[in-house]
Parts: sequence; C-alpha cells; structure tokens
Amino acid sequence: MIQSFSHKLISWYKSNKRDLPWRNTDDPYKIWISEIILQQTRVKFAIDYYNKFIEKFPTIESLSEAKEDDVLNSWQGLGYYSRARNIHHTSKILKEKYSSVFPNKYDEIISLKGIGRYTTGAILSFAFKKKIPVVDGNVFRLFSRLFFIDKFIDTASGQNYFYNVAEDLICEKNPDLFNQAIIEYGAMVCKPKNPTCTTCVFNHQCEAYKKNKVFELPLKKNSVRTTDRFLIFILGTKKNIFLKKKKDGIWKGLYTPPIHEAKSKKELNKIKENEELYILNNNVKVLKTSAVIHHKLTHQNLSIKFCYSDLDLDNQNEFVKVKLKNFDHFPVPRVIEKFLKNLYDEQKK
DNA sequence: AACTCGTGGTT
DNA sequence: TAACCAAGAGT
Repeated sequence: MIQSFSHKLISWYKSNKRDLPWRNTDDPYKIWISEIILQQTRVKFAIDYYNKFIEKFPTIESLSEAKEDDVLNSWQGLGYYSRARNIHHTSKILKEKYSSVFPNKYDEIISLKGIGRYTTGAILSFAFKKKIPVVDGNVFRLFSRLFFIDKFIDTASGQNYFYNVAEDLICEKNPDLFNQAIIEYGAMVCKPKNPTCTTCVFNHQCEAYKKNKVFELPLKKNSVRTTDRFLIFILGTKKNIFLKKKKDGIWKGLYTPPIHEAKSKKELNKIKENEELYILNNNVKVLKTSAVIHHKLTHQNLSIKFCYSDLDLDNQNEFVKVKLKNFDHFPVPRVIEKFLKNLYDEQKK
C-alpha cells in the first residue's frame, strides 16, 4: 500500500508537473531563495520575483554584499518583508560561518533565521536529495483528507502528527521526487475550494471522499481576528516627500512618510483642508487630502488618507528627502507605491 | 499557544 | 462581496 502510494504519486507527478524555474536546479542557494519566496505566496506570483531576484543576486556572496534596502527593493510588493530581511541576514552568516557553502546538516540549516521545519526539509530533499519530509499547507490538506486526520494543522502537536505520517510514506529511492509530488498534488488536485475528486487517482482510498466530507478538512484551531486602523500619511508639498525606514510593526524595514494615526473613522474623516495636526513636535497644516484608501492586511483593515502639508523635515536626519520621480529608489509598501506612482503620472501630464 | 507579519487571486 | 488563504516562521 505504501509502495503503491508513492509509485502512483510520482508517476502522476512525472506526467502532470508544472515546469517551474526552481525545479531546474540543485543549487541549494536557489532552492532556498525559491522556498522563502513561496512561503504564503502563490506560485504564479512568485515566478517573476524569483527570476529577477536570482538575476540580481545569483550567489550567496552577491546577496551578502548587498544593502538591505536593495534586497527589500527586490522584495517590494511580495509582502511579509521579514522574509527579505532574514535572507539578507542569513546570507551574511552563510558567508562568514560557512564560507558561502550552503550547509547540508539538518541542525545547521534549521538554526538559520527564516528557515523553519518545512524549508529545512525542502532544502535537504530538493538540493541534497536527503530523505527528510516536507509538510506544507498542500500536504496538510492532502493528508488530512486522504486519511481523514481530524487534527489541527496550526498546533504543534497536530503538525507533529502530520510529519509522522509523512515519515512513514516518504519513499526511499526518490525522496525529493516524492516531496515535490505531494506538494504538487495538493496544489493541483486536492485544492482547498475546488478539488477535482472525480478524477483524483486516490479517490477510492480517500477517507474524506468516501465519507463525503472533503470540505470539512483540514481543521484549524485559530481564526484570524482583524482590527481596524486609521492612518494618515503626511506628505510635504507636492515636490518633495520625506521618507523614514520603519523600525517595527507592519512594513518594518520599508520606507514610509511620517504616519499619524487616528482613533476612529470619524477622526479620519474630519481631517481635511486647513485642519491642523500635531506631528513630530510640529504643528502641521493640512493643505490637501486624498480620498480614503482601503488596504487590507491579514490582521488589519487599514483606512488610509494621504495629506499634503506644510511639514518640513529637511533637518531631521532620520528622514530622507525624496523627489517624487526618485521614490522608487526606496522600498515602500504597495499602497504607497501605487499612490505615488499615480501622483507622478498625473504630474507628467 | 496565540499572535503577528502583506498582497492579491478566488469564490 | 466579504471571507478565505497561498510551497511558513518568529516571538
């Protein structure tokens, strides 16, 4: 049964797999970068970022010598920017401690910042062909349905259970192919919303399918709670923008204009032309405001208003004065990128 | 253990 | 259309 499972799976994989750029290499550096980019990110969206990132930073050394802002610039728009800060940090460790040779021991790899259990397994099996299981969101879903595992996929004990299942199933001869294949099967057949159960090669042995409970799995314990926030981005006059690198919270490491936070929708709506705001020990006069922009994050619903003002931060060294045409030299959040790009296009007309 | 960290596609 | 959630990891 176990043999037939992996054989069936790998043979399905060979004739149905997608041709993805990171599947054409054994370079642990490239495998690593691809896995980080793919965390919580759709494959289709990741491809372009991966190709450009590898082109710009082809080796551990080139990445370790880069400036963090340049790495973040390559990451702009991908989200979860700690991933970019962590690979940059880790590339320096790899250069200094490992002489730019990627380690191939489990304990060494998992101790690197930004690399957890899943990514360690992915690097060890895809690059070094070792028999280490990988359990990502696709595998949780596939296994939970196939074996009707009603354990939470977002608790440590639940995840351990799934890893044990993977340990039992992973095949001796081609652990790397097996791992690629279970992920691909979850992504292409055993999908969250529209799984193609009728043509699934495992449907006769799928416990959830037999019970007609495919859509009840996998189980999660924690649901996401969102909070509403109301932000005002303070711009100067139209010619110049002041940006500062964020030190914490959302968008840490990216650049934003000074941020004033309102406590309610009412307070945000109240801010318009000729209002005064107290920001950074300055009384600031609002000259003009944008419409409210709604920007949704995983845990936060942001309502954002851009305000032109008479704020002048020329002598504040934490801030960099940027001309509108040059803002793309700095990594900024998507919502700011879009606004400034629009503004620049308008001014060119 | 529960919470945080982005963005955009899909239903 | 609001909700879900994608090749997770850090704290």
